[in-house]
Amino acid sequence: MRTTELFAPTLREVPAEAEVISHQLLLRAGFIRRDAAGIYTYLPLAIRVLKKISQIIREEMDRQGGQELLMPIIQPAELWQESGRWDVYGPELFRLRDRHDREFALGPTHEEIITALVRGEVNSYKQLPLLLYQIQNKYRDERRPRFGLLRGREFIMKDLYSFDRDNEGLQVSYMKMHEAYTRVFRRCGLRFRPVEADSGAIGGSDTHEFMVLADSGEASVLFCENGECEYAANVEKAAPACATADSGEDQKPLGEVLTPGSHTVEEVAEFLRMPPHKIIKTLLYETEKEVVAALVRGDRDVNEIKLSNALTCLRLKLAGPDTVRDVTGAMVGFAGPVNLKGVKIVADPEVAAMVNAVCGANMDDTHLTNVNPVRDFTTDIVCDIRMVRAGEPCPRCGGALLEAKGIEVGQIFKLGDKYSKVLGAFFRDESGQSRPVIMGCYGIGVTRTMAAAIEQNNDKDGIIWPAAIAPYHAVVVPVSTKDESQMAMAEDVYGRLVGAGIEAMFDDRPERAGVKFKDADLIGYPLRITIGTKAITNNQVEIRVRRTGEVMIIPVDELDKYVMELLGRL
RNA sequence: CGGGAUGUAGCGCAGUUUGGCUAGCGCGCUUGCCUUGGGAGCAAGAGGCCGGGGGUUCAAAUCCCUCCAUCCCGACCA
Repeated sequence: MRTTELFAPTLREVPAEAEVISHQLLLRAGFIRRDAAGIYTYLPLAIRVLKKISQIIREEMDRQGGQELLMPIIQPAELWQESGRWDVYGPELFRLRDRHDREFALGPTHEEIITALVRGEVNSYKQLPLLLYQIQNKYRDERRPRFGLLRGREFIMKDLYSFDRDNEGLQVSYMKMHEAYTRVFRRCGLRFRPVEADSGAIGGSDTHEFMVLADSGEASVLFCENGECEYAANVEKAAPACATADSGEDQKPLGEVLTPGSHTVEEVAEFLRMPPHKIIKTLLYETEKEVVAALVRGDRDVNEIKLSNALTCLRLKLAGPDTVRDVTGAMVGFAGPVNLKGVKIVADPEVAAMVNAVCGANMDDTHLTNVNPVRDFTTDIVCDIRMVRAGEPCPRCGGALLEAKGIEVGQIFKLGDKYSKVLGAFFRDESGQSRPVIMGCYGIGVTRTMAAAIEQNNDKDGIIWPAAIAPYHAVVVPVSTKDESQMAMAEDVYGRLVGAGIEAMFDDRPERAGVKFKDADLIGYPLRITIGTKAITNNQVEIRVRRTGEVMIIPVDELDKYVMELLGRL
């Protein structure tokens, strides 16, 4: 391909709309253009990258026995009504009507369609297991599309659905996908981590997210410092190491103390000259069903996802001052579990283990001292409801946990019989009994992966593509287009590369060298082959590695060998 | 969905407070000369329904009303 023919309009300045680096560089380097909020046109360079990512995904899905198919974007409302998600999905579902006023949705995901397909075609255990996947546009009417391709309303996603006879089969499929995902992201040249994640209200099954590590990531992950130990989890899911040991302290008699104006744990700790971990933090939450009190140690934060799982509630929000006053009789900052009536009390195990603690007295400007669980108050639920932080011990091996930011590029999820039951996908087992198909779903955001790769691989000059997903492997740059011998040699070099199966771009524009160098860096070709005066006199060309800036002078005859070798390491 | 901001040439912006515009600037674009190892220089050009609609006024990019779009913060996120 020649640059004079390439449709890749590059920009010198950063469009004002772009906040994150991947969005800025995709626009500046001529990969994408915006059509509406969260909706983009992919220009030729982007398509090449997306095809490469997709191809890697295909190969790895196929390796595990996956079969590709293609399902519609436009899906009938009836299926969504059957599964119940027509209502549950809410405004995030793009909806439309045809000329006969029949309702449809633009698919945000394809569980309904694939399950409907399978229920019609799969009747026997002999037809299982099945791994079916597609790479398709998906639609989610995000409340706030942002960050360019990282959170769009239209995006490309690979989704695979597994169908098994039972949970053992599902576990096999799940592990196949775990393996496939690891291979996909490794082949894409990305630094990533599979992490344990929260499965939400869907059911207590396993789920892992695949995170590309990048400081700009929206999600926080914790992982063990110990390289041998593979523990890694989303902060929402991360489990604490086993509860703290008994301090051996003797229980002292309950006391009451005035703490005027001390609303926060820090204020109380300072006022009473006590460490925050001796204080019980009592937070009142409202769910759709009730008001609950969540107890954690003063130096901890409540993990609302764990709390809502413990309560099996749909909505959870911190109670306002009026509710707090109604329930405790005191203003915010003085709530405590002792003599707290009419609310469910959920305590973290650390709280249950506290001795002679301090907590609010449910009276303005008053706290209780030497509070002891069981003796002084009862709890309805004791379970892990706190955030785990970096520096705490790993729950598996005791090593310290480290924190990193990540971009979720893939998720694997055990669905079980959730969709097969409601949509009626049953099969007959050996004994002739009818059983629901056991499903799993496994997604990879293809467009998001492209953006995440840039978030992780860039510098002040532009993108640095890993070779496996670069739009082209190398760009050939003659320094002076007017110099006929340089141009002739550049043509020759370009021809050799293409002949050797290397994807090369020939920058044949009559621009000054600086302009071509800048564009080469911006677009992020892994290798740049420069043809200058030295090339003519010595029959040597220069290879520059985009990532390191390393420059090599190579005899023309050995060029393709060197390029192949370099690409193998990039 | 709450809060905030912004819409002026392909991109980045000034002009709006205090109405007087025949709407500017930089980059990019076109043509010519010149230049060619990190976004050169000179010269001449092209390019605008100042987001849309409605009003006030002798006069509106500028004031008022109203839509729309985009971005940021928050909430939300199979």
